Amino acid sequence: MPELPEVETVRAGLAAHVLGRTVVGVEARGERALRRSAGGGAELERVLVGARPSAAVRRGKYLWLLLDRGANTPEDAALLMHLGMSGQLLVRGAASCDPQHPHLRVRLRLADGGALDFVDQRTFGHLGLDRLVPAPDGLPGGHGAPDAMLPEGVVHIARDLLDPRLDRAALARRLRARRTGVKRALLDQRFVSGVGNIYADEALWHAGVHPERSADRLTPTQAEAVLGAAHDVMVRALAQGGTSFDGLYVDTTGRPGYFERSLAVYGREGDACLRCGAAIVRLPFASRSSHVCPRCQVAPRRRAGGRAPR
DNA sequence: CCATAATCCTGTACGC
DNA sequence: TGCGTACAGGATTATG
Repeated sequence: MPELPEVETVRAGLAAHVLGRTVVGVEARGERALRRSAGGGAELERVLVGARPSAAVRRGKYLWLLLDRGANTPEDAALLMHLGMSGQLLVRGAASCDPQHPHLRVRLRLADGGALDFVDQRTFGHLGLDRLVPAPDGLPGGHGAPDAMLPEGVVHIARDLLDPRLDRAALARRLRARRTGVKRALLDQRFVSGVGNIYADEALWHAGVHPERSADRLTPTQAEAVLGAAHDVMVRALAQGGTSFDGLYVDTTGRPGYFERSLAVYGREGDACLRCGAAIVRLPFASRSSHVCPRCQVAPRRRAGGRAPR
């Protein structure tokens, strides 16, 4: 499942292979992948044909292409993309443009006969035109951003842990002010973006913190350890091209990532903890799962007394 | 403010 | 072998 390291790998692939290449056609199979695209398929085609991507930008799990539409057309729109659970962006050469792929949703044909394909099995991903608006904090919007503009659909997404403009110490203080479980906070893209179920579980194991621990009961050291561990594990995953846990994630050339072999808890239910040898357990969490070492990550006792009376 | 559930999907894995 | 069911998950929305 694409989280920050996987999406960043894709962003780098787009930056390397798509920038400057003119779009000559848009082919959409159905409207579902375009459900968040302003104006639908017709408008997408109108704006994209003749345009050249000029930058590939990412914030959290969102990525977008800025569009160069010529000197007389302002850059007021971006092509915003989210991979969802199974989305892939594949750069095709002229010789490898297989139009029969069962999960091909959108193809952008490029001037030299190649294409950028959006392929998505489970259809939670989407792409489409989105208006660019000034970033509320006035700072460059994300990784690869040339200016302080953001797609409207990204304004509510927090900066991510690999963003040099993120103040991690301040974020740790805010984490300790939240009255929720620490894993819920990590997964809240309005609080910090880019972390999904895999890296949340990995980060909490590295930090030795149970996912249900109340964020406001973390010590300052623990709060910083959790965010530091999330940062570090995503950096290491990025160096391996990300995690291809279920085989659905590949980069723009179709290659999987190799971080799965470095996962400490995710998908390792029943296996020995790499630190203490105890069996990893899987716990229900928000209609999915958390993976923890029951010895390294001590479960919190239930908070006594409930909410304080007013 | 916070939590839960439902919603969108499809391939895979399982029990019977 | 086949058939039904559960599960995987991110973001959004509705509801409590």
